[in-house]
Amino acid sequence: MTDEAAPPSAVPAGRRAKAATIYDVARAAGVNPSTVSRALSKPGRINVKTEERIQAAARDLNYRLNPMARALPTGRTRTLGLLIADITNPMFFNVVRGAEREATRRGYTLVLAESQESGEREAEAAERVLPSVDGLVLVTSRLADDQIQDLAERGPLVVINREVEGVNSVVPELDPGIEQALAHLAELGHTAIAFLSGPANSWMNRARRESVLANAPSCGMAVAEIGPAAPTLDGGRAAIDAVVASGVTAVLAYNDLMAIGLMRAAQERGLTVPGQLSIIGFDDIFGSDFTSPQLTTVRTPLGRIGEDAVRRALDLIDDTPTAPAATEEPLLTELIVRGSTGSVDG
Amino acid sequence: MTDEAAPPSAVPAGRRAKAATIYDVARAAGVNPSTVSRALSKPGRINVKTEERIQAAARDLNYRLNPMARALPTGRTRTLGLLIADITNPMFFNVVRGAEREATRRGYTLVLAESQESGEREAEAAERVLPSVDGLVLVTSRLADDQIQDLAERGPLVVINREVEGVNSVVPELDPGIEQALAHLAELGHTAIAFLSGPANSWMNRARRESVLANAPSCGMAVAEIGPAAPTLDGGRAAIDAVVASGVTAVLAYNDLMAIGLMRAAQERGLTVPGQLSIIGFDDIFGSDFTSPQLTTVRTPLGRIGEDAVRRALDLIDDTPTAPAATEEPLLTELIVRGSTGSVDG
DNA sequence: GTGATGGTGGCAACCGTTTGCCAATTCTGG
DNA sequence: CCAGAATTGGCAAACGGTTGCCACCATCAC
Repeated sequence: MTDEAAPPSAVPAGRRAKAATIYDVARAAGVNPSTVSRALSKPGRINVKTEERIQAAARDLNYRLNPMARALPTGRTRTLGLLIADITNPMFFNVVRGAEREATRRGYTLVLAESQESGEREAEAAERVLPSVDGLVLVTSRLADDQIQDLAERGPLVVINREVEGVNSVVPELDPGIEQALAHLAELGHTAIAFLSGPANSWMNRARRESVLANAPSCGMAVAEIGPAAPTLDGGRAAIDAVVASGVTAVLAYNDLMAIGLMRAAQERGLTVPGQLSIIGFDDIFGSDFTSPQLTTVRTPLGRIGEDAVRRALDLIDDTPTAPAATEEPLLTELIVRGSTGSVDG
Repeated sequence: MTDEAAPPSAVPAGRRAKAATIYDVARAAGVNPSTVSRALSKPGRINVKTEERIQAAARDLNYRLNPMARALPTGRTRTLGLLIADITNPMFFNVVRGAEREATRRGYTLVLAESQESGEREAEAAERVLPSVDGLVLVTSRLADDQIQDLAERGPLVVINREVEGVNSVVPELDPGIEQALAHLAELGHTAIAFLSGPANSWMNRARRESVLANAPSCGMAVAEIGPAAPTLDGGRAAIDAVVASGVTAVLAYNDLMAIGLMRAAQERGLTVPGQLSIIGFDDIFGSDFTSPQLTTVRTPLGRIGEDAVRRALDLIDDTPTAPAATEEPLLTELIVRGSTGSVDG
């Protein structure tokens, strides 16, 4: 009873009783199918009494509109494609969650495609889902700018964490969190820090690096640059030599994964964190508080980013003339101080 | 340039140039639309020369089949619904990834719906996606058995991590990993351990607990049961009092999250892990190796579970007469020994 | 030369909605 | 009481494919 191997006997596919159509409802209510269609999708267009009769008939027959049949004449599927580079990257979880939430709120369904970090597969996946979705959200696209622009011409499209000329994008404001992080380190007495770069061709990596470089001087800090390296645990881990060689007392890593990898490597080498090396990550991913010490990090409002991206895409689709900017709260990053930062050891 | 706030000016939705249809292709190739349809989907049915001519025309016009239009007469969407209770639960990542992979491999697309841990929302979501997918995979359903059975009557359905009478399910074999875990603890000298229960109504929790209870005696160990508690960090954290009171030297938690919460609480209370308390988790989720010490855990082959579930669903849909059981390798759990287990302190 | 055979490709119906157009009916106001 | 407007609901044509059925033609064996 506990855990016998899943029995090999598959249960046969249930005969899907074919669903009621508007014709059935029409017959039951004694009206024309077109009237049923209107009763169900254009409230007020027809007489209240007939509408009620139709509603009742539909309920009786347990009628459900066939989305495919509707999509044919209208060209609208009430479906949104979400293209993500790598489901395994924990930063996506929150994005997906926010996206899912906003989509269901507006009656849309999410179609998921993973490109496994490959631009080619991503283009392929985009082609595959494009004809059956009303819009597309690209989460951390590996596509070139012009490919993205082409895609944007073919339908509503929103990119997350990247800016492409002429394409809608949702990007958080990096400066607030980075300023806080730098101020925090300055306060702790650090004067020489390093930015540990992620992938060289990543728009977000460049943005983060530039913000750090731009804001450091005003805190009286010198910034060395280390990397680029893979945005993974191992990428961070491998950077330890360079970090030690650079002689800095604190590191701002491109993302949490690298920060955690670096922390591990430092500890394995006998360095104390934060005693001898302070480390700050980026994103505040799931698990960044599992480490000892817990990771100090610049949180990105991932959930709200996903939500906003979907909202934008849906506004485009519904031709809502761009939600008044006033209602959209800015997407701010914010420093979360935990245990991996401290004052420099005497 | 670095990170100005996302500009409020939305780029207008590109006018989606309407795509070429088989009629366009037919005209270009000088044949009947039905011939185009056959050329494209029934290889060999028509003359090689004409087929080539049609292929060429299709390529020229950049023709793509309209999935919705195809779905109407055939009733098949080449789409699979994935219902998950909570995207945020890290155990889903791997499941989703495996599912996505197998789905694309077979030319299917995944439609995602989250039920936010609510049975009601789950039923709703199922209703919503059901008419537009060819099958359904339930990841950690909050539905009652009979609701699931009803759903199974309406179309191909597979449940993950749960067994329901008469419904296809994919569940890993728990015994191997649990036996290894118990043997491992026995070898380290533990004789009194506890099982920290997750949600009382969870099928998987019951299965794990029963396997532990069933296998412990043969290792000469006494098992106390603690809980039930929420399957979260806090749920694990809150159990520390009960664990201490029970006087056991090792704990097997329902899942990794609880194990990590418990570890944290133990350490905060000055207990050494594994010195005074050994802890084993379940699943080997992302981040379970971020902790200090890294978590020893019984790994569940989450990715393969997702893959298998999709395979099963697709076999059901394609009426493949249940893949010969021989080809399916069993889904075994396996103990991953890391740092959170050790011999009992003198 | 003829009838059977098999390979090709056209015809038209159908899948379940939506929607423009129009006819019939009811409601207005003068 | 009547013309004109507003409601209401039916008709039929899409939307873009699939597929059963049939006709045509070239072979082929006899």
